[in-house]
Amino acid sequence: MEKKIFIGAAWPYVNGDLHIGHLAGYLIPCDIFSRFSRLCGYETLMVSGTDCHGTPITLEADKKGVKPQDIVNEYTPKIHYLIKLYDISFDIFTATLTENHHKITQEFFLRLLKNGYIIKQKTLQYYSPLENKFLPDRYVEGKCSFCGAEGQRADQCEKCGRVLEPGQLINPLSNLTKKPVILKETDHYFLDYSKLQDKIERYVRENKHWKYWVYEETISWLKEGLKPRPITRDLDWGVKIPDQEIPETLRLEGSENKRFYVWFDAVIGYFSASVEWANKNNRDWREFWQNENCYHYYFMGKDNLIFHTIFWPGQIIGQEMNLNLPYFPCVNQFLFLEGQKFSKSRGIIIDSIEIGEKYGIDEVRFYISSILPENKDSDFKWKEFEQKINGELVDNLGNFIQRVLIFYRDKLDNRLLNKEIDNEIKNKIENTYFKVRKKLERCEMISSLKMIFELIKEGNKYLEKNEPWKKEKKDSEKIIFNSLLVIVNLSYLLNPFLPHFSKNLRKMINLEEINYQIGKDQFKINFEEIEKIKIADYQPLFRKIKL
RNA sequence: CGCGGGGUGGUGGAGUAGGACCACGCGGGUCUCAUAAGCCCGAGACGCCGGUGCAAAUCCGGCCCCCGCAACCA
Repeated sequence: MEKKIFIGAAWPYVNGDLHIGHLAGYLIPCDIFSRFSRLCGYETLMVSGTDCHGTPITLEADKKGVKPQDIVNEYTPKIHYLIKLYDISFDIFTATLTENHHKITQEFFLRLLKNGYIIKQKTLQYYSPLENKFLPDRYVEGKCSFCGAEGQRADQCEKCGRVLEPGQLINPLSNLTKKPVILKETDHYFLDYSKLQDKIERYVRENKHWKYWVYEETISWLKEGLKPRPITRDLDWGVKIPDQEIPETLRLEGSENKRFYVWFDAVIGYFSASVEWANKNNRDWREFWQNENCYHYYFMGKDNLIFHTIFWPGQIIGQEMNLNLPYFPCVNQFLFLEGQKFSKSRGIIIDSIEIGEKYGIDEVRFYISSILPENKDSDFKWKEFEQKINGELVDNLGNFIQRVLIFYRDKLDNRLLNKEIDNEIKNKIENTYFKVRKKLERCEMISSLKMIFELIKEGNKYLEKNEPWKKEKKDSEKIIFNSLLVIVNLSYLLNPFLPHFSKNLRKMINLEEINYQIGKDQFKINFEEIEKIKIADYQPLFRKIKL
């Protein structure tokens, strides 16, 4: 049976513009991986969408005095534009607002309920008598009962760092109305992870190929022991609880004012988006979700780690439907800007759309790819951005291509009679494919890119060593033939990283755009296309940038 | 002492006991097919303190710093 790849990229909240941290954290890595997978000939399904629920959205709405829906409407088009701009190869990019998603989330819940993984539990929550509703922790502030700091949020004191439980705030106020709030009992569903602990643990221990720190972090959570985790909260924005389908004795008190917790519904989006894709394309979601030859890759930032290595696998296992579990969670650390955390309020931010439009998509993709926070936090530096683009993209790659193509066109009249393969070059290209494939299978993007640039360097050395400009025509043809071999293969090797470059280069040398044909492995040395190379109008592929 | 991950030239990485390596950047030289590009040479580093070893970036102990779990946030 044919190997398939499923790719789930984290779902961005629609409560603000996306900055380059989002690009580095999951959008660019997942796109590199998806293009690589497609080049290898695997049928690939890549899904994501906007996460429209949760307190980040309602907070933003309350701050602006509008409805959550207005916030969603404001930011959704911008995110869609960004994805199109950077050519992120999603097969579907949907939203958690869809009817399909709400229905499937409810079905997930009902199956967990039926299978005995859901329990009801009462907890104490802050309640505003004035507004007649429960308030999430982030809406309540007061004095910390440990250190006495004023104006602290109900979940944690910033001053002393202590995590606060309900009731540990003195004189709690609603930060919407600034009126007092009280503690009141409230009824919620919990997903009882203690019942899933053994199965999750067995699953995790079978996956020692994860990044070391991802595996260790997950194991440390398991060692502490999993506890029931609330899946509903008192909020009027989100997926409703399907009361009609719940036996009366199991219903929640006041459930019409409760919604599923955003962590619970957001990850189900990976599945619901797949179903939506299947329906729209007349396909069967089981090909990707109930298929032992389908490997599931997920891309996210480290704050999402545990949701993808424990909570989401638990939700899947609890379905008891034999659904595919995550095979490789590609977790990235964080990207900083000149040593500081991104912060909208302090103006430490680079808007993904602005930088792409100003300096070029592949330019940004290239720099970000070379500094991805794969195993530890990394830093975006403007100076380095300029240096890397000018030094590597332009001087190394762009110039190599230009010196070969111009020579081929002007000195050899777009024709080669001597097509003798130089084994040294052939081996270097084959070796690069081999090593890059190994690396990309493990989502090691930085070192893959580095290896490809080593090949380009070899190309420049090859020209320097053989000096075609000093040779007789027959000899210089051989040198240029082998240099063109490098160039054609760069259009494949670099395709996952720099799709526009790959497309533009191929167009310029009279080759058709790469077609990701299912079942055909194109991630290997290609000799045939050199015959077809003709250069009419030469245009430099990269230009130096100046900040 | 809450738990987990991390700290190697200016920058980013490789290296789990025996010559500290690679890329970019920097300094110098050189070719001229090419986008003042290319190629060659050079300088420059193991967070701090202590321990074990013939020998420590690597093993052990203590400390400091950064990040996540857990703020506007991937």
